[in-house]
Amino acid sequence: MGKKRSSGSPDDLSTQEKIKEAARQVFTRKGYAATRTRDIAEEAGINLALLNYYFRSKERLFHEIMLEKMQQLFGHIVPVLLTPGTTLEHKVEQLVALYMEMLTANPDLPLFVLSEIRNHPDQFASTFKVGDLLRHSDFIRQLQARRPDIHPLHFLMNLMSMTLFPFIVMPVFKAIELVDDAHFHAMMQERKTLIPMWIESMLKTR
Amino acid sequence: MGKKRSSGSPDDLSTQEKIKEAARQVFTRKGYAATRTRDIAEEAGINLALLNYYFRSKERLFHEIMLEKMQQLFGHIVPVLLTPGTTLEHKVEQLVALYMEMLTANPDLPLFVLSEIRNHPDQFASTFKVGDLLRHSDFIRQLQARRPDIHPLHFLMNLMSMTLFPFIVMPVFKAIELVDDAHFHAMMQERKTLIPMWIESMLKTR
DNA sequence: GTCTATAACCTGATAGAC
DNA sequence: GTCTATCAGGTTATAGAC
Repeated sequence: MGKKRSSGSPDDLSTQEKIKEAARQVFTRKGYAATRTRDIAEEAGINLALLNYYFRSKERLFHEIMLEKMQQLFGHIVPVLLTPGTTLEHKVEQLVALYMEMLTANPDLPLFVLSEIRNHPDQFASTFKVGDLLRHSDFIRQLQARRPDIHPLHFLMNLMSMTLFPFIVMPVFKAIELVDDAHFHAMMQERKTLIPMWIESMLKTR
Repeated sequence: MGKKRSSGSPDDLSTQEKIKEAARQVFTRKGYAATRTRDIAEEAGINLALLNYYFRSKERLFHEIMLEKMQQLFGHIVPVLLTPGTTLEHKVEQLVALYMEMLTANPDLPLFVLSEIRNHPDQFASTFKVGDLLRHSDFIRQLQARRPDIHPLHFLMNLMSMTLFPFIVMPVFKAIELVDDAHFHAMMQERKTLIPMWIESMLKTR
């Protein structure tokens, strides 16, 4: 029985996993360019050289984390949109609830992923070629059936906007003292039921 | 008559202004941390030393650009929200039209400003303390009159979300080949009239 | 596997000639 | 004002001892 892989206890992770966890935190907090490998090593409680021993370079480590985070932010959306046999309303409710829960636990995930995708344009371009998959999804079909007069992407955009954007703009709202943390979380809880209601009302408006 | 300040002709800007313009482009495209002063100098067609001659450091130059960009992104919103004597609908239409026009010309403005505010938390925190100003604005009062049961910030959040977020997520949508440039611009044009309609329908939904 | 020490490189900023 | 050359400091990555 080696000293690694005792996957339950709090501080007893393998060194590799300690580094990854530190990288997750530092990268998402400061972004790739502003992160120094020393920060990650310090946060992980290990030496700098170990980082290069396990992962060959800063960029490779970042790449691993980035794929994880993209999966975390976008991975859950596709299965829901593709699921046949559920109503449009149900899909919307499920997506909003899913995102609100995940974003409350990871508030800076969207800003991190979206800005890093912009900063490394082609590096992550073809990672998920889900364009066609989405275009022929059950969700899009249902939207088109309800509103043939409006491009279905508008509604998907609205759903994502109203759900994700608050977490992106939150730093500003807090900076100008428009909300505090408690206030913000309360609002996000309210939005879990409000957003599906609003989407529904948009679909009805003629 | 010195050789500077002939403010009309295309390439005849003062050196200082050439550097600022280059900084605007490079900073907004790559962010503060990923930008090298050499990039800016090259983009401006001047020498690196000149950058430090006119602006004392990378950080000071960035600070100037950042204030400009924050003003550009948020400065227009407050006057509209405060204006008395116009209907709620009119304010919404005006805001959406204003943003759509400005963002079409500067698509990467929102992602830049929002991520840099996060990266420099306190540096730009107290720059615009418009929290109180907003809370007592005509706009908020009108929202409260229409829907005393829902916090007015929800509607402001929705307005900003549906307007700004598409420009933030656009790089992703293009990467997964869900839209191309032409398609995206067409959608944004449609949203100029759709968003006010949707906001109106949200206000009516009970 | 983990550490210390250091190499190799890059970046912001300045000195000094013109 | 503008340039070339260079410094000082910091950063990634590796060599080599344990």
